[in-house]
Amino acid sequence: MHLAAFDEDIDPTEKFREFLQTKGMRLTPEREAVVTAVYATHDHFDAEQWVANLSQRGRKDGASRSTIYRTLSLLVEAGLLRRVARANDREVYEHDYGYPQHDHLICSKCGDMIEFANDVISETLEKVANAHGFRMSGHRLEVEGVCAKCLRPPQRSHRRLDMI
Amino acid sequence: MHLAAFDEDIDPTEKFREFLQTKGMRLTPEREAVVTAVYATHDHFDAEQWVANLSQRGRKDGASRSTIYRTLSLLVEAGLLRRVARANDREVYEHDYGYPQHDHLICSKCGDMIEFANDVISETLEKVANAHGFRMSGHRLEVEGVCAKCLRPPQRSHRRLDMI
DNA sequence: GTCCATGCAAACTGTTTGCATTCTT
DNA sequence: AAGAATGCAAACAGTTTGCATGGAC
Repeated sequence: MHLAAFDEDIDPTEKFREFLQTKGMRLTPEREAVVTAVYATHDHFDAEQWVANLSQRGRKDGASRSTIYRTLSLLVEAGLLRRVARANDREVYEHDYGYPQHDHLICSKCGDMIEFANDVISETLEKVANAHGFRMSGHRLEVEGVCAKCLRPPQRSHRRLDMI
Repeated sequence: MHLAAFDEDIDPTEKFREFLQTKGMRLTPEREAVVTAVYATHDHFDAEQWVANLSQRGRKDGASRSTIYRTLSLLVEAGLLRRVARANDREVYEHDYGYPQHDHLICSKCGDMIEFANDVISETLEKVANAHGFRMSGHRLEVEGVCAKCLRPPQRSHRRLDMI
């Protein structure tokens, strides 16, 4: 258990390096730029957001569009990121390392994503999966509706749909 | 309550016609071809499936790609169809009229979608939404994993990923 | 020298849209 | 004649890929 606990504590970049090693790949400066950027804040994001940001930084500090996409997929494989939902036709990512499993209420007005964790749901899913002889590896639950902020109508909402 | 009960019983085409009327639109032969095709069996499907099928039928019996896409969106608006998931980058639809709310186990090997209904989940979601002052209008729950059939390995699976 | 990784531009895919034409009323 | 609907082809957006170049060991 000590090892497991420790394993949970090493930082994402290190975890990524380990993952890459097992596949005979290297943690290049570009890849590192992506992990660092993405893990700088615990926010939902999509690929293009980081393309806009990272692709104009100088070399060794940023990465090109293709590298970003390729790296995000690797990070998902590595268990560091999770594809949670889709907003505006874009895949939305979030941290999947050191954070408890949770789902999202997605406001169809402002696009805000509200996280919530609920054990009943995961337990129920386990049961349902078992009952069907299905080996569950994960799930994606998007609850659509309108958030509290947007329900108070007069004041216009400050967030726009395309801001995720 | 009588009206409601009756309303549940009229056939999808009629329901669609009513919906269109409220928007000043007509139930054209093309639109009818789409509803009929789509409601012929209670199966999951994607747009391209029907494009392949309907776009080569003679006029008045089929419809073009654009009309199909446009009609599917109308059917969703009308509450006749639901976008349930995404498989192979395609939006997957299913009937949303006369069928109880349910969710899906999606096999990542063969692509099979197993429906299941579970009250606990919907009740829990209600509670969670309320707790956040969120007005829920629906949800999308995709459970990923491997189905029972694909877990028995030796016999190769008969369904392919790209068959939905 | 070999293998991995990058960036660019082109390709791909599902879906949407502009537009000229046709149908309905 | 006005409005709505169609089909075609082009546009679109996000993502993926082929390929020539560059870097690490």
